[in-house]
Amino acid sequence: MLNKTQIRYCLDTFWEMYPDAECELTHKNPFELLIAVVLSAQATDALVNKVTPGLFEKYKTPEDYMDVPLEELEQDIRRIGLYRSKAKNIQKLCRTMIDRFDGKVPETKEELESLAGVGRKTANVVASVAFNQPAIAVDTHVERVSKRLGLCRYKDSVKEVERTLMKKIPEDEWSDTHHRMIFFGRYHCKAKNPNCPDCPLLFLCREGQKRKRKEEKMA
DNA sequence: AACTCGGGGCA
DNA sequence: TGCCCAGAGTT
Repeated sequence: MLNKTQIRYCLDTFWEMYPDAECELTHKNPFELLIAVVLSAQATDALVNKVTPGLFEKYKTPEDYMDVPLEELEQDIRRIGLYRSKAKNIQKLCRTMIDRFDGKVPETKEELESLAGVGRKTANVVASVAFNQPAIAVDTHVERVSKRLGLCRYKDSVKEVERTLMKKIPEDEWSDTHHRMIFFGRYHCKAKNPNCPDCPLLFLCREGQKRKRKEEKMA
């Protein structure tokens, strides 16, 4: 695994590569953040960002989502993938918020995960960004990049990746790092054809070095 | 661990 | 066209 200096270099490089990394997390209040993150499952930010302004204009509280027929909510988020199950989840989640959490977004990871359509990743993002709780969200990009670079061990489970990153990255950088690693994973360190030749981190990347050696052998 | 859900993006 | 995808829930 990488040492402290190498990790620092990685974080700084992510920053240099993607200074303007922005995503759906620019939503202000916890409720909108929660809905946006739930919608973003298996969908791109761009798509979610197209829908949410109008959505948040119409639906401001959990009660608002409960007051319309399921079909109407489905229509309102129709452009996002999995919209049928997502619409159902949103109404279920609002029901739970009203019944068990006084109509508010719960603040702990455990309570968040108890909501319909909210898994570990969503719970972590909301807890961290909306409520400043110690959490780091590990999605497929973060996991892949972490393993390739050596920010964690290759055989780590998602939970272990999360724990390792929390240990190695300063808490006040969790959120930013998360975003930049996603950009890095999406556009550079791609699952299929990673752009190793143009990668500023190649010299310390375990996976990149391995690929390089393999190529040299072939040549 | 494998499977389902399902529209949009991209080659 | 056909493949992949910032996930969650069920079995």
